[in-house]
Amino acid sequence: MVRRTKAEAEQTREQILDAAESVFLERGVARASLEEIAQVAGVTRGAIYWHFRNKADLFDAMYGRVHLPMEDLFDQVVALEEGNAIEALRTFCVQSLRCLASNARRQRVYTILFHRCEFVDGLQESNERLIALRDRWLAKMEDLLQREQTRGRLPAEVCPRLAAITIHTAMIGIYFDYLRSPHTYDLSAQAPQLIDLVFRCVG
Amino acid sequence: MVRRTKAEAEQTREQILDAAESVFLERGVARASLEEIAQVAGVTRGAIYWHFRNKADLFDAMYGRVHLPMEDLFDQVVALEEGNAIEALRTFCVQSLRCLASNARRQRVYTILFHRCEFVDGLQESNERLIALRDRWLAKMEDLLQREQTRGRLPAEVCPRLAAITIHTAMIGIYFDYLRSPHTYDLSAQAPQLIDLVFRCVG
DNA sequence: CACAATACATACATTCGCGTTTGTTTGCTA
DNA sequence: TAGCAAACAAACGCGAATGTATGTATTGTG
Repeated sequence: MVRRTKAEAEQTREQILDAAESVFLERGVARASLEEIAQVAGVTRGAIYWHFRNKADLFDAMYGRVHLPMEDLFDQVVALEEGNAIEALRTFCVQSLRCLASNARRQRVYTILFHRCEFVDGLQESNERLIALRDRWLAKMEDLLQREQTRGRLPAEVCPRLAAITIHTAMIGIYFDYLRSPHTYDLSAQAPQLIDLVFRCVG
Repeated sequence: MVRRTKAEAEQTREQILDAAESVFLERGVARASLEEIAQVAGVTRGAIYWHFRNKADLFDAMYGRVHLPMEDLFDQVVALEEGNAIEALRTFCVQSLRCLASNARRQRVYTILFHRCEFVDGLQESNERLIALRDRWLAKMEDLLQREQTRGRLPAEVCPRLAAITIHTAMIGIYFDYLRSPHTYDLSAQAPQLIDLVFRCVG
């Protein structure tokens, strides 16, 4: 029985993405076979090759599901004109960590990104997109910090660009370290204090 | 012509490790074939299987070559009784980054660790060793910070454990971010300023 | 100086996974 | 109400990589 309706097709697409998350997490992206992903999704490889070009395309789609909402949120923070933008940024960082701790899908996907994939061969383009993404984030944060510096909310001796790098790498490090052994953290509870310490670099 | 002398055998072992670094870096650990490593090393797979049990064993040996010296150095810093231990720690962090920027082997190996390997399957045990290693580092840093707190060199409101986590994750984040695109950094030059910002969390 | 262990090279069997092609059924559309 | 195309399933062909088994020339040793 094939030739489902359009809504059903979209549903199998989501099932495939769910299965990909699960299998990538367990086996790692490189050792994950499309056959196993298909089995977990309850379809055959034919379905995967219908919806996606190959494993890298599947990987990109999987990341896209969790990434897009977060970037919008960050853009809102940056766009804030009135109020203390640095405080808003701090709140955003705390929220980001809390979301990571509570949202199972984000946790899975970022664990895959940090600890279960090798950015070579087919994933090289994905990696370059991630680097470009990082550069955009950095630029936005630098702008924000520079604006706040003119308003006297960032000490004059602090370089906005280096501060942006510091905050960014600190977040990356927390993500990386937490996802390596989530059971040794209580990230939801510790997030505010961790971010407090990090933000001492700008205050 | 086989059955080399012991010194020659040790040399081929090193050649194999060198080749593994190169191929792991290029292909990623999972997609790196022992055949290619053997070719680069100028031997056959037989030689690899003689010196190492499998790919995971080879991986561990490769990491051991760069790791052991650095842990000794850190232990010396922690063991410092007189003087400002936090300053020594800061110097150690700067040195660590500078070493990363200047030492090609460290750069290759840590790039592999952060961006070219999936800790599943055969590498799961290696991963657990890395986690245990991290816990030891954290404990040592926490001890150091607590000692300095009793001497009034760490603000009373700062939790030593959280500060240790913050410094550790900050270093991880810098490593990770730098190794993802080394050409966008001048890490040797920026290291002192970056570490200065990080260490504002403890001063 | 014999001889067993070393330090590999070579050959083999097997498995696995990918990309593609072909087949089949049914939803849509004119 | 044909008939085309969507949405898969099933089958094919192929290369590549792993572990092991066997061969072989030295080399250190008693």
